[in-house]
Amino acid sequence: MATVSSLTYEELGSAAQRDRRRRILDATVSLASKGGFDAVQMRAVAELADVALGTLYRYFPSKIHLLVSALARQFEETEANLGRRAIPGDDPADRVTYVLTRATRGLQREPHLTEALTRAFMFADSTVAGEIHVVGLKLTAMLNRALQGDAYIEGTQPTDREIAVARVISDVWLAALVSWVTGRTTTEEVSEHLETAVRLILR
Amino acid sequence: MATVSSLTYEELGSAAQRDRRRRILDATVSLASKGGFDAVQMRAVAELADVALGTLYRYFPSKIHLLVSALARQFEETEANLGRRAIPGDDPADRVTYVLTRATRGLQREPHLTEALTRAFMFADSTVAGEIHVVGLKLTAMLNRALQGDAYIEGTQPTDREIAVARVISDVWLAALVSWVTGRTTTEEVSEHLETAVRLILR
DNA sequence: CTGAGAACTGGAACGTGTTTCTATTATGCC
DNA sequence: GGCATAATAGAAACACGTTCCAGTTCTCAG
Repeated sequence: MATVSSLTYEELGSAAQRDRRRRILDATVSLASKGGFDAVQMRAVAELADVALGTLYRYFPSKIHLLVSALARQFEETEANLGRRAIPGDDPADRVTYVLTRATRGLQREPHLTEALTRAFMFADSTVAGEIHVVGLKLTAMLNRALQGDAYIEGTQPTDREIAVARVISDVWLAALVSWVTGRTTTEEVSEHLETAVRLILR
Repeated sequence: MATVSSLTYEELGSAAQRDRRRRILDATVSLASKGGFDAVQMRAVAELADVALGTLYRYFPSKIHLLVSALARQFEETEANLGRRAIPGDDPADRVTYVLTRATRGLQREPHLTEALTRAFMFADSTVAGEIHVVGLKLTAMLNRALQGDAYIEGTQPTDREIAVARVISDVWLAALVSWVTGRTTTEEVSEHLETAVRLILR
């Protein structure tokens, strides 16, 4: 049976295996930060992570799985950082704009890394559904938290409207990211576009 | 000097060349319709179009350029079909929904083709900016026409708000397409999501 | 018609993602 | 400790996008 999903941190038995997984993702992020999508070459990742090519493929069944898994890990870190303090802003629009701006600036600080992760995300096919789903959850969780503001409590069910709003905003955000990553818009245009969209949707 | 953009129909001198270009795009669409992105193999396209591989690369400098150019041609056809009669619907929301639904259904009838074209579009980098721009223009033109309805006259300048609305909607549409193409949502969910988004944005 | 330059053909060759295979090493059970 | 099994290393091989090149055919100015 061909493997179709990446090995997650949790399902790896030994400490040595968890460490291999970590080294692989570290190597991926490191190479991606320097040279973007094209620089993440499977042989290079394997060498930098000090594992054999076959092992790399045992952990991540394709380059796309590898990059999307790296994206998921980055998101976890972002969420952990953002998760501690309250999101500033008096109404949902301000808070959402704040979160988007902050996240976007973070990404723009590492353009090559962002390019690599975004392209992988957009190129992913159905075999990567599991990994993609993880990313989607984190993203909508963040946006819901921004929408609800102080009223937010871990596990609160968002309303249908909030779900829809979060979905539309993340769509716009992704599209903006793609057009930035592919050199079709500048960082300023991305910020403007996001603000405009938020105003349009949240009045 | 390496070629960076596809040869357009207009800049091809002879009838033989225009015919080669047409054959290449026909072959591309034909292969994509059958097997999607992966089935569009450059050697296969060249053979089916009855040109040498080198010639194919003279016309389209990469597989992505080729597929995005095919997308542009498809859009022209759609626009030509849609362009004749008035768009039904009493308010902008209805008209936009109508256009989106119609376009989406068309795409869903050819899932493999749609998958190939969408993935190419999303994977394109800045060297494909020219071809992408063409597609973007057609898309926003269609949406603006839907927004303005009867008031639409060829060449009317849309308001800033209309531009922003068209942009957000096309973002959502693209994201919806991607998630459908990658098997993360069903056709029904795509329609629902689009309708929800339109309602949200156009009140 | 003729010659020069551009376009095209056919095919080899290269790079990188992916697969496969064998030998070696680590792990867990008795 | 000793064995069965799984995991890993190392390396070759394959697939397809892309590049390159030598020879041929087309185009068109003079």
